[in-house]
Amino acid sequence: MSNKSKTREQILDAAMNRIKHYGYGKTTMSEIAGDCDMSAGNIYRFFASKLDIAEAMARQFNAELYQTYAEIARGNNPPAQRLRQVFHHNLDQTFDAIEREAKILEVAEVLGEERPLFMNEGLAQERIYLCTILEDGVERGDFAPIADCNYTAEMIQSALMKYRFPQLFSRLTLPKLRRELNGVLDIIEAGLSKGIEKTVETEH
Amino acid sequence: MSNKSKTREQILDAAMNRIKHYGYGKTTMSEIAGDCDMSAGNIYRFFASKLDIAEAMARQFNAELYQTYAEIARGNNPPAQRLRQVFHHNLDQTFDAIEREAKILEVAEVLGEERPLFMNEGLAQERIYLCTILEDGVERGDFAPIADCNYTAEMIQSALMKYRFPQLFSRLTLPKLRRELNGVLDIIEAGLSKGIEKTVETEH
DNA sequence: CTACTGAAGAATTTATTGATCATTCAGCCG
DNA sequence: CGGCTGAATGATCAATAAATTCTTCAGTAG
Repeated sequence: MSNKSKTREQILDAAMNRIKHYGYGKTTMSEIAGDCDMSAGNIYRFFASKLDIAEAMARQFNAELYQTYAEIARGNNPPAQRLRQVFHHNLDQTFDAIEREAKILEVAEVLGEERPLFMNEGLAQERIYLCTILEDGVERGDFAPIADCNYTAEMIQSALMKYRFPQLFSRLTLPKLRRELNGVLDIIEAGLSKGIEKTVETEH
Repeated sequence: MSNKSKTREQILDAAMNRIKHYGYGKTTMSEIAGDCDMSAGNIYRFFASKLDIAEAMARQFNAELYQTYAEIARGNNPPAQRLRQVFHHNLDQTFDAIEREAKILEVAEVLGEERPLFMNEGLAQERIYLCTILEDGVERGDFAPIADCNYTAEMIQSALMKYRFPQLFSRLTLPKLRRELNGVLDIIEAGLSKGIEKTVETEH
């Protein structure tokens, strides 16, 4: 039934408008329902809970990101540059979104707390694009051979965690964040072109 | 006056015992004063505020870290390994401290919030040891020449931020954190030995 | 039967008030 | 006078009650 998903979108749209302006906590199910000329109870035929609305919101935001990632990944720029584009795009989009609608940060916080698995899901999705780029880089000879692309992508994500929700982990300005992100990427890029030797054992 | 610093230490000691057990918020100045057989007001002749007691606490914790850093930095291990040792030592010590006394995390949170400059100070101090190691690595030929050691150290710190207060940024277990830390360090190590080309300009 | 409402219950949030706390400082001892 | 106390003060916190809010579901309309 297409009507059902239409309503779902309407609810999501109304919720997003309110949440972006008033925040997740200050937006009630009744208000969202009122905007859609329906009862609060009816929303539950389309979303299992309020948290699921927040998740759907983030999912929509991510979908846009992924679309750009896909374009970047299959682009023709040198792989190292594509890697940079992915993370810069993430930083710019996230920073801008939070800058424009500060309340979005609350959604990120709530989801990080209550839906940690959803966050992992997003990282896993991002890794698919990173792997494409990494593999392409190895093929072209820009990067040294990589034993496990997904593992390497995970390590790159770990190293760049600070730039994922910038306003959550620091209070740096966007230019400073971009400068730092580039600096860390410089190291990663050099490491990838040199080839990573995996640690076998650690001692102190 | 040595008596003055003796009393200061006594206060700090009493405060640490209480804060480690009950947390920063649940420890009152009167209680600390009571432990030292003095009035709450008298504490202010030794510490300007309660926050300064927390800062002194962290300063003491850091002092121990720095001592080990110094030993590692001037050790004879290969520079890459010394780099690893510094960050593993930090991870282990911090994780253990928070594991043993969960309330220490609260102190880190409060200081991060209320005394961001103190945190920067600690990072700057750490960079001194990192620079020693980096310079030594360049001299030995293990690392490619580095234009600005302090900048490179800063980027390394940025990439490893996630492992600084492990329990604050993730819920991973120590083994998983160590594995990740090693993975990121593998990339950094490869990057340093290859040589980092600084980004001049960024485009999307 | 399907799509929805609105009342009801459980959980959470807010408001309010009283208590506790950090911090200051006038004044007291030795 | 230097070293300290303890009362005063404004800020923060805890407790509780009241109100809202999320969520469920029996029941209604079409």
